[in-house]
Amino acid sequence: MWAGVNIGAMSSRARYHHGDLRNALIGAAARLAAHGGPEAVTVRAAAREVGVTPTAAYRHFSGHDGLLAAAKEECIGRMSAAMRKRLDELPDQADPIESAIGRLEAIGRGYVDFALAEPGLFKTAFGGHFGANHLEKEHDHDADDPHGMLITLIGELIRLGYLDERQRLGAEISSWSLVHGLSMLLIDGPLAGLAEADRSAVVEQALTSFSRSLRNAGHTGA
Amino acid sequence: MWAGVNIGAMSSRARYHHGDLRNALIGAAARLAAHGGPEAVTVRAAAREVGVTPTAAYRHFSGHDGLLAAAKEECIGRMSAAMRKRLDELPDQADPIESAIGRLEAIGRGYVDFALAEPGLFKTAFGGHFGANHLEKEHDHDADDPHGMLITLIGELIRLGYLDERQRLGAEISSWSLVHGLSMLLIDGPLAGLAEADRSAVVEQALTSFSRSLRNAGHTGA
DNA sequence: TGTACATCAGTGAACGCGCGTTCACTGATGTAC
DNA sequence: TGTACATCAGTGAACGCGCGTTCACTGATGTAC
Repeated sequence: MWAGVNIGAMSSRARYHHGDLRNALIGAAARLAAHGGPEAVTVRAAAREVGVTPTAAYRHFSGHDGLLAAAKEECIGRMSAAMRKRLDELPDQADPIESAIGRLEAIGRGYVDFALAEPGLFKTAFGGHFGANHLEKEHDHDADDPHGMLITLIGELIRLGYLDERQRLGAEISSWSLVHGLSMLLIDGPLAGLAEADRSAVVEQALTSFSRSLRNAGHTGA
Repeated sequence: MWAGVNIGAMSSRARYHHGDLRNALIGAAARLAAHGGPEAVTVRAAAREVGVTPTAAYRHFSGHDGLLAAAKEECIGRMSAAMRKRLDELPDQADPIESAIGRLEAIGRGYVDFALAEPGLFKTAFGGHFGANHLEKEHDHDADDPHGMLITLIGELIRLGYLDERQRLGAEISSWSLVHGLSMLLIDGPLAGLAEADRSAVVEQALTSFSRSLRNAGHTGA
């Protein structure tokens, strides 16, 4: 809803007093989240980072809740971009089913890799409270956030007849549970101390084992 | 290390000024954690709960860190007890491999069920930072905490020749990732709004699908 | 084109809050003789 | 058994901190005539 204000002004900085305070504050909030996670996102710290009075933030956000929500959205956006990049880098695949499974694996890898590369942003995006009940408003998803991508790909596997409609929820939840749990365990769980090489081996093993189980689910059809 | 002080004094309350302040504070911390999660565990709140001055807590804990660590240990203990109860309720099974798989499923169910029943305690136990690198000091585990139980059961499957030694780490991590991710998603994730019945259906589906994948892993032996 | 005015993004000071932690202390408990 | 003393679990007051939020304000920007 603020997009209209910024569209024509992005190039000419120093519009009004600051120019683009809202976005600057969101950027600062993301920087704070990158170190320190969601707890580090405070109105005062973000304002301090930008070089502005805390009060100024209240012109653009309802308060701490509003700022944190915007930061979360920003983090989800960056994560989505990283995952989408993985998808785009994927080589073409003739078989549509193999292609969909490969893409599913790729976003899983992207999910975990982003969590490992940017734990603070990851935890801000998906660490504690996720926000509203996503699965209930399934139709709202245009595949532009991590969960939307997942839903789209699983929907594709159903459309292709590889999975049964009744498997939908189970597949969605198992997939997300695995990559989310894996990320948490690797970030600051019992595996936090693992060496880089071991880490990626573990991720690889978990992901391929998962897509094998998906394959089996597809074939048995249960 | 304080056990010696309390052993003979549990029955006669009001020993010294309070009698059992350390344990009382841990209990209060757990109560605070039950509502509000780990963030709610503060020195002042715990002292307030017990009806004692904040300073008094410093006789028993190094400070906030010490109290939180003790609270976490308490939460892990309660979780372990709940999981162990599940294990004990399991009917006998002739086939040792089926038995081990059944037990693995049972602790998985116990893990998720505890998370759902006591989200605050669960998040305090395993929500953010888990503590030290558990998998590296594997031998320290006597199967008395959730992770130790998992390690023991997977070790048993290896001993029985059902899993290969090289699958150990992968199996441990996949298992824990799944139940941990599932718990998080159900607690305050996108599935938080799910009805009770749907919730347990989802848990059941994810767990049986997982143990099927374990079965397949065992048979292919890769 | 110039001036008067409305708008609104920012300032600066202040509030009350709960937190962790430290200080010198008090007074009950347990112990030595 | 009684008394003097050491121990030590607790008190009460205070500190400095960063937080979210509100207030009356200022001064630059954009607009109407």
